[in-house]
Amino acid sequence: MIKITLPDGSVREYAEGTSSMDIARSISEGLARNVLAAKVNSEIWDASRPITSDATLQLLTWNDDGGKYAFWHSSAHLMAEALESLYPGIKFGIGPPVETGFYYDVDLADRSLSPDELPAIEAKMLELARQKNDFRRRNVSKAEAIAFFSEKGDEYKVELLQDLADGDITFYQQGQFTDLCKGPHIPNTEKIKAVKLTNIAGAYWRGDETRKQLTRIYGVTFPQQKELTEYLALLEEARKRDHRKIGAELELFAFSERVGAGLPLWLPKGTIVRNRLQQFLRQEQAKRGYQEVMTPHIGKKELYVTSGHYEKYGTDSFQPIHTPREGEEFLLKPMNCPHHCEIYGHKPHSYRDLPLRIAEFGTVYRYEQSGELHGLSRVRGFTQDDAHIFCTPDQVRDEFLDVLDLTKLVLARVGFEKFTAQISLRDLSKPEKYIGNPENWEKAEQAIIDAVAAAGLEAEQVPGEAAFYGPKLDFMIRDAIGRSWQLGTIQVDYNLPERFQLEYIGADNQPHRPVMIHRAPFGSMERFISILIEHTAGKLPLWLVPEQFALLPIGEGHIAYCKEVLAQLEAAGLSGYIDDRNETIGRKIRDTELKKVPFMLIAGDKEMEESKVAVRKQGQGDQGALDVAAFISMMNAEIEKN
RNA sequence: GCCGAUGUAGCUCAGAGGUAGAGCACUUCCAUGGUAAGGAAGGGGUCAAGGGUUCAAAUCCCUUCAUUGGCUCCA
Repeated sequence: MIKITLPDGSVREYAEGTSSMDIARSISEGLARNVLAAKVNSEIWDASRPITSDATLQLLTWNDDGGKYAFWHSSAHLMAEALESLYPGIKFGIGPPVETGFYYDVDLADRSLSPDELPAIEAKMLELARQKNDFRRRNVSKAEAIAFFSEKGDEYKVELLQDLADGDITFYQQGQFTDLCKGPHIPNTEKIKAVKLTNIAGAYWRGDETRKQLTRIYGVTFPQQKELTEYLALLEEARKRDHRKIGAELELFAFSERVGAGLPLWLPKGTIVRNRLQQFLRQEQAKRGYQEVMTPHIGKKELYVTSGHYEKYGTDSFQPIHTPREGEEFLLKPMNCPHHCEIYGHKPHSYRDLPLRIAEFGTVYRYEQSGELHGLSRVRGFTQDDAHIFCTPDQVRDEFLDVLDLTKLVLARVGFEKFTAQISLRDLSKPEKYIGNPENWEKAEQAIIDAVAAAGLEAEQVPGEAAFYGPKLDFMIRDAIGRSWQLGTIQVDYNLPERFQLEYIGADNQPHRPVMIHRAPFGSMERFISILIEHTAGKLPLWLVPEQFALLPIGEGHIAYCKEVLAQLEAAGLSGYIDDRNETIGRKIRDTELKKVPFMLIAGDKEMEESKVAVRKQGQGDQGALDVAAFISMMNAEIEKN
């Protein structure tokens, strides 16, 4: 007998070789029906795999990530089976689950796959799923595995096998399809009830662009049709919220082929939004002792050689600007830090000057690869809400905590209540990716970890995500439809102060090296606004929206009255406009609704006589008449509430 | 940068070798209106750019640019 410890702490005894599925069945049939996989001790196993010694057991269903992964991983195999049946001779790369769904990389030889063919593959998958085939695991020797795939002609699998140790190799088979796979898988194909193949893309074999490009087919599956329907509705909602579409409709920003790819043009309304965000942050920074500076958009090449950026990015970025003077070269600034280091260095500093907090809405230019550009979220010219704090090693913790506090305030103010943090550390196996000495890295990483702990913030540590000059704390926000985005960042840097030989004179009258904290709560104005648009579906918070109200005169005779009201509202600091077009009131309302202007103020004879406006709220209809002063205080209260 | 797709009026799109179309938007006129589209007339296009094939190219071919789904990348 073996002892199985369940998540509630209870211990049950079962015969040796009992499977998780058997255990589930002993608890209830309903549970057994929902079990997709099981966490045995700390590993995720097939639910059908026999357990041979005492273990802790957690049964995994669709509601567990591990359950979903097994489900999607199995779906990848099911898709492979369908592909093999429809396109005999096709070769397989890898087919893992991903965050939402799965993919399989396949080599179709000479043929190409068009999106029109996906429905036939989906249908085949469902047909195969209904055969109710078990996923069967078996151990094979390396020689046997290589022989199997050599004979089949799957050279990619053979290549994968070269790197695997004999004894660790398992095959999974369902129906007619056998794959090299360590699992785990769901018990049977019948659980897969709804299938959608979402996308076809190219992907290099093993992510290496010198290797052959395979066709990657993405899909997602569900245990119930209803869940697929909901998923498709979510995709549709995301499409409707696309900031590229809303940004054009609301006339916030535009692009021009002639100006160049990835170089956004901020239109008047977008500029208002951006300026309001900046004004808000400026005020908060002023309260916290930041000093604003301005630096040029270019700098001599040597500046970036000193900082290390030239060596790291020089050839892949905008190339140097030449001048009439022989040998003189300038670079568009890809970041503000080197300029700020020079500001620090322009005069000697005492420890009494520190911390020195230098802030700039600094526009930078980076030659992002053409395939990377995306609306406002990935561009080649953008403005960071950048600041650099130069401080003594003793001050790092308090400064870091203050920045954390500021970041939380900023996120809350614009309505991002849900966020998580990620501590981005270096990849110890790839030291060539980073500059600076290991002791400084150790100090910087520890400083972040300590400050995060002191703030009581939960943060996941992710190796390999650090910047080349230092570790980061990155903020990830969750938007209104559940998507995650990386926003602001805080970095502790011991390296640039060294490269720029920055110093301060300590209380001991000796020179010391300051520590530099880089931070940007918004990240970049462009990316931040793109996320804000998608989060709010274009209905920006009242304090940010460029047009807070529209005055809609019913007839020509009411325009003069509207002008009086407009003057009063503008005097009260509100912004809006009069729709004096020669149109019916119904038409004006419709157009204003579509422009997502939060308040419509309708004025006709009745309102004019009573010195009122009829208030209509976007999306919510008629709110009744108010006099102008009452409307102003209501608006101020709404703005204040935020 | 790589693989695939796309580019026709301000917007959404039709047209697939024989000289450019619709709806909305815009302009003008009529209608002076009460909570999501009043009516009529009109203007608007080197069919992304360049080259080629052809008697003839928006349409077929090539190159470039841009957009886009992925991959890789993100100081």
